[in-house]
Amino acid sequence: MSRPSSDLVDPILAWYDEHARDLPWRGNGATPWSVMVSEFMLQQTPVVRVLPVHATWLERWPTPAALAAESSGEAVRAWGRLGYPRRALRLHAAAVAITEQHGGEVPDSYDELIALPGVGDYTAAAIASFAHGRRQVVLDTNVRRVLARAVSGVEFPARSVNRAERDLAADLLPGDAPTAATWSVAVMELGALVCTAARPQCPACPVSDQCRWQAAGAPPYDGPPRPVQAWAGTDRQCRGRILAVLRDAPGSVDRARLDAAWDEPVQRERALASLLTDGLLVLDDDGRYRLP
DNA sequence: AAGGCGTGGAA
DNA sequence: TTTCCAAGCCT
Repeated sequence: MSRPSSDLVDPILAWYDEHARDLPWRGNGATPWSVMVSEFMLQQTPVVRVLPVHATWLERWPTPAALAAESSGEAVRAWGRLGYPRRALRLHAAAVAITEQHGGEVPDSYDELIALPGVGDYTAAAIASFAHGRRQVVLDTNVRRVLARAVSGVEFPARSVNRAERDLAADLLPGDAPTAATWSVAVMELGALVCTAARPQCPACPVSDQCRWQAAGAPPYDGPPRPVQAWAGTDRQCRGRILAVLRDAPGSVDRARLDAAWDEPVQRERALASLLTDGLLVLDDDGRYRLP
């Protein structure tokens, strides 16, 4: 049985060997916890913005137990402006679970990892593979885009992973675990640096000569429209403003301080309620607001 | 399963 | 200026 796409593996491994970025969550010095923290921070957030926060985070909390010993509000505060602050809450909750249920060690199996808060299919596979060297199919947006172009001949993959896509990725995954882990990070790196969403650098691509999208003349995406998120005037922006007030305040703040963060009262009230529901905000008995 | 959830840099 | 995007998760 031939595997026509297997010719992708060796050139991409060779490319990665020469072009991999030297990131603190890669290589010998990286602990499983460091990898796990990076994976949480990198969910929908660029590497350059993660780097400084990741460094200060690990200096302050070098182990899951160290983070678990603090309040979740300190995690939210240290999260800074990375965005999607519920990730900070979930990372803290995951650290508590690891401390209480896994002896303080980041689990190495996919099933144990995906049971942790904030850990979905991608993050579980990434931690198992990159932190523990387990053989896992790692399917992130970069891998999906590279395979969509090189193998399927389309500019972008579908919104969600389908069976054929997972089968393809599984088929390409090298048989031995260490090589599989390197392959996964290599394809991700290629997608991040060369096979980018906008303006891919095809002349620099190690597999451009066998890319089906290139061979087809790089046809533009013609699938269903990809949803674009509005920002100005949304509840997300309002929540961000409110939470920024709390992050920058040493302790609790009164209601007037929060009201000053957003003019429209109905939306402000809705955002405040949702922040309380999410556990990103706490209302004390004295009527003041603080981080959890 | 489609939509909500932050932020800031690049073009 | 506006638009698009960056290693997803959860409901």
